Amino acid sequence: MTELSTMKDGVANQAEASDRVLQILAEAGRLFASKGFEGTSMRDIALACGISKSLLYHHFANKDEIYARVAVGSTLELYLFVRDRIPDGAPSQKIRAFMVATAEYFRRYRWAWIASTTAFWNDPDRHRHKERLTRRDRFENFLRGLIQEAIDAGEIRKVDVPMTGRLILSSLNWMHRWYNPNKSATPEQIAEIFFDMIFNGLRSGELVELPGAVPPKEPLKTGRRKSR
Amino acid sequence: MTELSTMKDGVANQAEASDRVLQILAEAGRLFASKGFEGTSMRDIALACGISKSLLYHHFANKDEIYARVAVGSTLELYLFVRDRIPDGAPSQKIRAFMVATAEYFRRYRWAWIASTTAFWNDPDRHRHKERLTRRDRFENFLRGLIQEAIDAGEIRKVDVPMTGRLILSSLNWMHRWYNPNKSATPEQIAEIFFDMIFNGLRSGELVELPGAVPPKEPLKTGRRKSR
DNA sequence: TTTTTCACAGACCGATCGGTCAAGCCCGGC
DNA sequence: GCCGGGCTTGACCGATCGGTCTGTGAAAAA
Repeated sequence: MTELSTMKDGVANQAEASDRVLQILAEAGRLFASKGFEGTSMRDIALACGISKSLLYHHFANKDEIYARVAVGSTLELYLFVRDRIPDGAPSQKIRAFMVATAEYFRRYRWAWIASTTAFWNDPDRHRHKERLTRRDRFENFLRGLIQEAIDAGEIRKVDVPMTGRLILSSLNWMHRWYNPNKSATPEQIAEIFFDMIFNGLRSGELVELPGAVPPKEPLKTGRRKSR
Repeated sequence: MTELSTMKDGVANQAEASDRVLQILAEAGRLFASKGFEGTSMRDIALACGISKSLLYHHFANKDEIYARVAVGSTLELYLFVRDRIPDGAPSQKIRAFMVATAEYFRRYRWAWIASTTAFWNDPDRHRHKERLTRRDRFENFLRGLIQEAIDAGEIRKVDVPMTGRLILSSLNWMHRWYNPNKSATPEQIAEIFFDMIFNGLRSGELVELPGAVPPKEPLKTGRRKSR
């Protein structure tokens, strides 16, 4: 069984985590995502769980620890989740798989995702959450490795690797600001559209077919018009 | 004189705004950007300004109004700021100018930018800030118009316009999460790199030169390697 | 000179914050 | 029976929150 098999509700995966702890983490993640860290009180979390506030302190030392479990746990899983979904094959297709997998994670564990990408970034005391940051680094370095691989294979031009990674991650990280689950397109489909744009570029002209390049399937319609 | 000439510290521009009001807006914007809305208290703002807390309530009705002035003011200015910097010429070059101008705004009025793109997006009561949202819509619709123009001119392929706008704005909106003013590249240079990537795409192959397309200047170095 | 205006300060308010504590409840082992 | 320990509670704490109230001093208006 993988590290993911014990995952529950997209939040925690520690083997010893009880149902109550998982419930608290799930509700807290949802609240942090919708109201922010400072905007979510311990009373809010307790009310959402239908338990007393004191019980939160029985399971967690303080508010920071709840947030850390939501954010660190989710970021660790993000790396493993994505890594396990990268197929063998053409490097550019691995980048595409990376984007689709990240989008899938976003769709499935949306609250934990938003909580981990929203809060604390501007907190001057953010080094409390060092572990989460290094895990996020691992995730980003993994993408950079894929980009370098695609360059070495000659599938993409010799672009700046860190900047390319930032462009790709920006398109995914910003999605929670505008994504509407009620609309037709899934996050995975959106990720494929972004990959197509970033990989092929916007400018008109002949598209050069590469070994494992351009997604051959017709992407989908999200708005009024779509083509290639 | 333009609407921008009365702008001060990237925040407010009302003609009747006193120095003290501008000072409060500037300090509040900085604090909202660094600690978030909920994380910033009225006492914090007063302390940063070196005034009493009561004085804040002499100039503003409440905390929401201070935030609204920071965010709405800055978002209005963003649209005007960018619009005035779009040159006549090839549509794709207008998109490039749009990105560079947005990046310049980000560099110059960073606190107001972060405050306006950070807080309140997840607030269920966000409709308090309706005015800001419609102004942000105007800004985004402006970009979509430029994209449609480039499609009609045949400079870019028939991509999905809203999705293309989201990709472009994602790359710029996410910048405040990783941008380091101490590093060499300016936001404007970063915007040019992103435009180059998005416009030309990553994949290798011959680049087709268009009337006013690819920025001919060598972009710059931000990391270890860079080429095209 | 008297009056009005207004930027400003300090004391204060009820509400809520994160966090503590002592005590119950419940259930399996003796 | 009863005993021990983990799950759970409500009362309570000091601190801080957003916001109000009363006054003050100095400049402008009369």
